[in-house]
Amino acid sequence: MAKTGDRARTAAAPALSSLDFALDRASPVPLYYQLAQQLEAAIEHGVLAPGNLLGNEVDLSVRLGLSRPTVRQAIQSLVDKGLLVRRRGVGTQVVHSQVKRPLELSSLYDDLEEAGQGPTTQVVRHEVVPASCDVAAALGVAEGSEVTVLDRLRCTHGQPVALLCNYLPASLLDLDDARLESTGLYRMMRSAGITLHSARQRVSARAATAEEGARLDEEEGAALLTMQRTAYDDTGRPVEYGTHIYRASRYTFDFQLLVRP
Amino acid sequence: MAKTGDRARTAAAPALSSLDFALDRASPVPLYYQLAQQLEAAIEHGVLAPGNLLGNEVDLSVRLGLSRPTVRQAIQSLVDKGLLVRRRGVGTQVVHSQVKRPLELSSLYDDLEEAGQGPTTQVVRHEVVPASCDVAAALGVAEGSEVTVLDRLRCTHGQPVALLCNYLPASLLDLDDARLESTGLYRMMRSAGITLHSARQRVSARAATAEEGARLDEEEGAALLTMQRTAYDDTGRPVEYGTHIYRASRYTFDFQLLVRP
DNA sequence: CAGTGGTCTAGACCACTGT
DNA sequence: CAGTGGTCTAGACCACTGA
Repeated sequence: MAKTGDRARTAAAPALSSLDFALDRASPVPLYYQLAQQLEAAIEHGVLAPGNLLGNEVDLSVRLGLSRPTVRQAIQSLVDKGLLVRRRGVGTQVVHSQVKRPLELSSLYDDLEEAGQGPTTQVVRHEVVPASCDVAAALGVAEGSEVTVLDRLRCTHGQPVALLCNYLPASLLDLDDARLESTGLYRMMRSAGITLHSARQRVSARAATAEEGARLDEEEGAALLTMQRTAYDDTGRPVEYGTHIYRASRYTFDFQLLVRP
Repeated sequence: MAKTGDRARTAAAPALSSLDFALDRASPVPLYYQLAQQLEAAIEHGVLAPGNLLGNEVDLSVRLGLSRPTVRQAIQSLVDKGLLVRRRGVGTQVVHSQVKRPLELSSLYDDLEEAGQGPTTQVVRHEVVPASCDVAAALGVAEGSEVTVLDRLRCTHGQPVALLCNYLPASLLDLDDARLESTGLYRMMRSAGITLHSARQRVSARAATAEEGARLDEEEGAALLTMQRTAYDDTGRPVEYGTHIYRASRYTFDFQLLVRP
């Protein structure tokens, strides 16, 4: 096989062979990462056949002048992202369209990464108070110890969308209202050297109280989407606890799940 | 350093040195996986210090008679699960409690893996119909082509919890009501050779209609949690589209997010 | 400075798939 | 059967951390 003009190949595979990857060994960026980025870009731009094979790893490593483990590491990272699928005895394929974009762009992720980014956010309340029982439990601090409480109103297109109430250990961070409104809470934490590791979320729904209705421009009794979240440090220490209330008429959680093999 | 009785070490590290891992080279289970499982078990049972170091990779590989990449692969898989954290120049630590269990046990994951498992599920409707416009779009089939529609009522403790409405390409699968009620949809798909790869979800809320209220034993206008999901094959082909409605008073989505490094 | 994880190499054998 | 990915080895050098 693999004579000059094999039809089954030419239909889908020329993409990869004609692609040239620019690997810079002097760069501090790891080789496997450079390769992964360029493969991802090729997939994103549709240069790489969606659904068809991606040439075997050995050839690829020879062609690129890399070792096979390095190539595998690059491919594996894209498999983990859900962009590629490997089949033993068959090959590596690009996953069919549709499953590409929203992998990292779910609104949940947005909330984590760039809370307060796109839309406007207004700080309604910002003070240090003694921790109530449930807040203390969520943050893993003593009841009555100082915590920062933060109430924010988020709007898009001039319309209220959500009421965000957050608690943080007071010792953790200095918060500046102006930066909070422009930069967002998670960005501020990140630039303060706090690396987020995981978060626990609970999503439910309930009817709006009269006050919530007034603040969110909904009728009393309207359906609201609620979310409670506790976010953890990479040491497992809780760094934030929040209760968010969204107008169901103007907000949905969109996200993508990857099923572990 | 590392003299006989170093205090800083003895406080946390004896766990690992006294652990003996049983690696079976004859087993078809990969060595890295055997090691990962046993490390995970040690963490789960609290044998391994939460928050403290886990000895360096080189020593570990020598002690186990494995190569370092193999040991790294085991450790990496636990890092990906969020159980361990690596710090360059420092070491590998067990993440502090709290962030362990619910990683794979979120109710979202449950829904995916074992829909219809714990609680009882009753098939209310099960027929083949021509695809409506939105269903056809979600499943990537032609409008009017045959799809299986499935309405189920899920209960726990004798109380209704959710109305599940699902659509599948009719050609995909033979569904048996009895097995559906006992085994669950996703298990049936799996045993039919369909390997799930990813799913897209949209969660929101709205007020119950009179009919929904009657079926779910809620008042008309009560807040309901809604979820739409499209699940994809590992080729990216949509294999299921569903609309689920939950009683917010009896159901919440609980899940854990991991922040990619 | 010594110790750690992060990256990389150049091989090897095996298990599985499809023809 | 040939071709693929899956696993594994035994080294190497580097970048970073903390004392």
